[in-house]
Amino acid sequence: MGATSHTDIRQKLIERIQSGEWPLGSRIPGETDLAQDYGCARATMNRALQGLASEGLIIRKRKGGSHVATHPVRQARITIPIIREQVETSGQAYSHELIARKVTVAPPDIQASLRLESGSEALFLKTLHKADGAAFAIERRWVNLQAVPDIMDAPLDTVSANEWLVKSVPFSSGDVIFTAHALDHALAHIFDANERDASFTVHRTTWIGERFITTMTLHYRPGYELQTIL
Amino acid sequence: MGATSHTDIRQKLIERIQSGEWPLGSRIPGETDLAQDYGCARATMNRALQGLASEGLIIRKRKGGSHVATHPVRQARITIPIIREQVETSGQAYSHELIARKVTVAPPDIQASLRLESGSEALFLKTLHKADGAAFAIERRWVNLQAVPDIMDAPLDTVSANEWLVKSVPFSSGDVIFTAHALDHALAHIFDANERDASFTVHRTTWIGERFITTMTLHYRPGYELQTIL
DNA sequence: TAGTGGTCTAGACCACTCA
DNA sequence: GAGTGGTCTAGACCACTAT
Repeated sequence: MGATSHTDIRQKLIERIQSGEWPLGSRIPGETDLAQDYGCARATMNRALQGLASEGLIIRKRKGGSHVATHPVRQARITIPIIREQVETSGQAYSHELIARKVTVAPPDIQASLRLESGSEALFLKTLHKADGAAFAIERRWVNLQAVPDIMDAPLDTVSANEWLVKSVPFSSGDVIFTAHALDHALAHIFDANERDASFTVHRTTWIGERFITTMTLHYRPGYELQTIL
Repeated sequence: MGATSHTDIRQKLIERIQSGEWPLGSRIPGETDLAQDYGCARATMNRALQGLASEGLIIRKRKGGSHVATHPVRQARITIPIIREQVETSGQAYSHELIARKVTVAPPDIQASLRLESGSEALFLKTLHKADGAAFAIERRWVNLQAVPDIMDAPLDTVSANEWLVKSVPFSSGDVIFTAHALDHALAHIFDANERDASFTVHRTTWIGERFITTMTLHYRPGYELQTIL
């Protein structure tokens, strides 16, 4: 039967779906049968099928069997970029500038995001990221000092808060929201752009278990694109 | 040794990383050792480690061993939404309106995207997607007629082009670009919005192998958010 | 060249869920 | 209750790559 690697088998299965042999929503044979057809062990077929399932091409249920998904909902994987790398991979020189740094009572929406007790203080940071000296993105960040007290001693003028947090609190969970944001007066000035341009904007909040670490808003300069492949 | 499922083991490994026992960039023991430590088969440990690798938490190399990633680059999975569902899951009524439909020579950038021979014609469609009767998103799409000739017979006033294509050409590949776009006069009018607002914008091109199917631009109404979880 | 991850196999048992 | 996927095991061989 030729190649019997799970990758090859997966590809062959995809072709059977794309060709229309297995229409949307139809049931496909069970693991055992398919394994026999392709001359491989059931474990190998299982791996191939699980791959398809994780991509959303098929839906698997015990007893119910495997079906071709009715919604070919492909998922895009977006690599949440580190700004420094983003700039440097495009061949430009990265630098950043700490514009504001203060410890103060956070506004109510921030308190809610970080699950702060009302009235408690947090660290506010405003950082300008630059590419070849020109404004690339501006970051407003609130850090929960109860979760990360050490950050008060960090040399944030040298290392960006982003990088410091990444090294000190690795592998947190988080959520991300992408929006488009009209430039206000201040942003237009920073980016040296027309006030009628728009900024691609990212909100992110990160936590570990019950510890809410930080929440931030990142405005990219007009023209910024986030690309991904399905 | 308690639980020995690959999920549990994976979780325990994550904890060892998060606790700092295995710092960023450090080498972690080999599969064989770890399997012995946790009292499971190497295959099970392999599966746990591959899971971590696919999430970007560790980096694995033959002979080189496994290392904790220096950049905890977590990837976000975005489910590319089907507009109808998007509207309906938010409890609103979906409808759409075909505003323009013509077969004509595509502009050069579209010809390039679809790999059309210069001067060849393509189908242009402009669709307005509505939620509870109000403009939700506007879609401008070019379809490669050589790749999908059947679309000329499709009842596009009943079924949206998006849905027709999905059912007729399932599981294509594609690329996606997200940007922010300032509203122009026409868009502001359609969305009944201030001309200084911004639209979250998606460009998508899809193909199967060498067949380039369609390319489109989707402008969402101001205030739209794309959310994901890390 | 040797060490490490990548993968396949054959067999077994479990867990969910549909009828 | 029975069928299907989910998973574990133990052993084997292969393929890449750092040394």
